[in-house]
Amino acid sequence: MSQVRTRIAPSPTGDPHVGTAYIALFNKCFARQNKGKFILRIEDTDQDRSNKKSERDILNALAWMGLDWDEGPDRDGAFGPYRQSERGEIYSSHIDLLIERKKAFHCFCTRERLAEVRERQLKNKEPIGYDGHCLNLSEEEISKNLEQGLQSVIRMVVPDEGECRFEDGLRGEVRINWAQIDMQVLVKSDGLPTYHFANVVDDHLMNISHVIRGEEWINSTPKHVLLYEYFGWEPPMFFHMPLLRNPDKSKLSKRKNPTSIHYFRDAGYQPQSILNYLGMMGWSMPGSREKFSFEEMVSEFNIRRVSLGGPVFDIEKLDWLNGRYLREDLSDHEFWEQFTDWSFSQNRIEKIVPLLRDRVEKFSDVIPLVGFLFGDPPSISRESFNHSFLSATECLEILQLSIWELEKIEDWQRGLVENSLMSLAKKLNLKPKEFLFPLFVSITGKPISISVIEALAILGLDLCRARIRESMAVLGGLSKKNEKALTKKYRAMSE
RNA sequence: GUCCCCUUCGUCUAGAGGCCUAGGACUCCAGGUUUUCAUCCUGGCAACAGGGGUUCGAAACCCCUAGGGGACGCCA
Repeated sequence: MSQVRTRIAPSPTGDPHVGTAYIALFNKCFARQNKGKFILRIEDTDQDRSNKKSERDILNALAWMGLDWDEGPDRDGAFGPYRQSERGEIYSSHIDLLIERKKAFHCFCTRERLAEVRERQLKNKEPIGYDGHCLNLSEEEISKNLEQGLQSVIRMVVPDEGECRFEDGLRGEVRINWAQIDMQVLVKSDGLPTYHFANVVDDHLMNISHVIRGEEWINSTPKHVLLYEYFGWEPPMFFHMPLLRNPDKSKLSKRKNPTSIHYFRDAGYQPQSILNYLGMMGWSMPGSREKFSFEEMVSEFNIRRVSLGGPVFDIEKLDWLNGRYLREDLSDHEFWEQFTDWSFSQNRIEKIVPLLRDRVEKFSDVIPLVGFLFGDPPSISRESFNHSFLSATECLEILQLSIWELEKIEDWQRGLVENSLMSLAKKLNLKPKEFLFPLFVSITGKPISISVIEALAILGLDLCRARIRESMAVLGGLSKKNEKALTKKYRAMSE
């Protein structure tokens, strides 16, 4: 077999997700095991959502986890560029080829028309998808429309009968009827390719031999297989990994759980233990050994032994594993060194000291005052939220609204945190003192402490969100109905 | 709704037709070590989704049902 090449292809549209690290781990492991290469490609074809900060964060987070790559935007191999936004000419020459071969066509349908079609299909219980309206436009019509500057996209031609069969390396043959497959947009009206198109072109051009990705892609694999066929290319082997799950078994999501790698970093986990833990999701070391390094995983790995039930991401077990790393792998010296790097970095200390100096009379007052910045706050109960007039429900609402508001901050800084919360307080017609009460309890564990705005700024969104969520759970959580009402209220407030 | 995928203790998993009275780990409980706690050690609770086949023999293979998840975007 020619060289094994695998890739991780994150989209820089948000926080670095543990699911990305999970898939990256298996790709890198498989590549290493086969003496191949592991490539990182940035899929930034969504102009609205992609951003440089997210790209930087994802790259840093993967590197922090030990999941560094052989080729990528910052590490050129022979197959660059590794950022899809820099590969425009490649996509346009390839789409021309498909149009020439009549495997792709211009589509001038308006969004309104597409919405109508969808509605009709939904009502008639037909499969949902493009109805082929522009499939047979004449050359003249097309060039006329293009000259007039009508908005258009390019879609792929898909057979309307028969079935697509492809091999999944973990499941065996998968069959999907072509009737289920939509005439996917390949090039958007902004001229950029969609995932389905760019992904196939790039995987081929980058010589990717094995595509190891999440199960969510199974249903669109026929589109990809078809594109390989249209181009006359040999498709790679496909392996669809099970999806990481929330405790309620739904796909792991930040709405319900910490999913950002930043959270785990900020909460003081060891990157090796997270990596080890992810390696236990869907796979197990022969001999049922649970603590193992990446290198050990590489030497024992067998992708055929991946189990397919979606694994629940169980933080309790991660905690146990991480504890073992701390106890077993670090000398006292290393432990202290790493702990202080994590908690007492120069940058952090400079922010903290001014906050506490005026409030202490002796050094022994320091830890009780700001201990919550270095670890979990004192445990809180329902009673912790007793207030002269704010009810538990009101506290819950304030907390939820605060999360939503804080999540909108792109660049986490003190001033922005303050503005966002103070304007929220104003909209709620609450004095800052009242509004901040539940936040004080959630974040610091006490109704009175150093400035909670400062604390939020220092702790970062991920840790704060986790604490606020925990408090909400202590308070019994928002009912579905309340949450819905609150969502509505929030939307109205934001306008 | 349509299609696809999945299904072993609460959770992560072992299991390639007889080694299964189903093993390990987390959690929880009990006991031991320890001045306390934690660690550590010992023990315990706890699962093959259900029903049909195939087979001398099924957790494993096939079918049906149920349950869960995912996809159905000019997001990836």
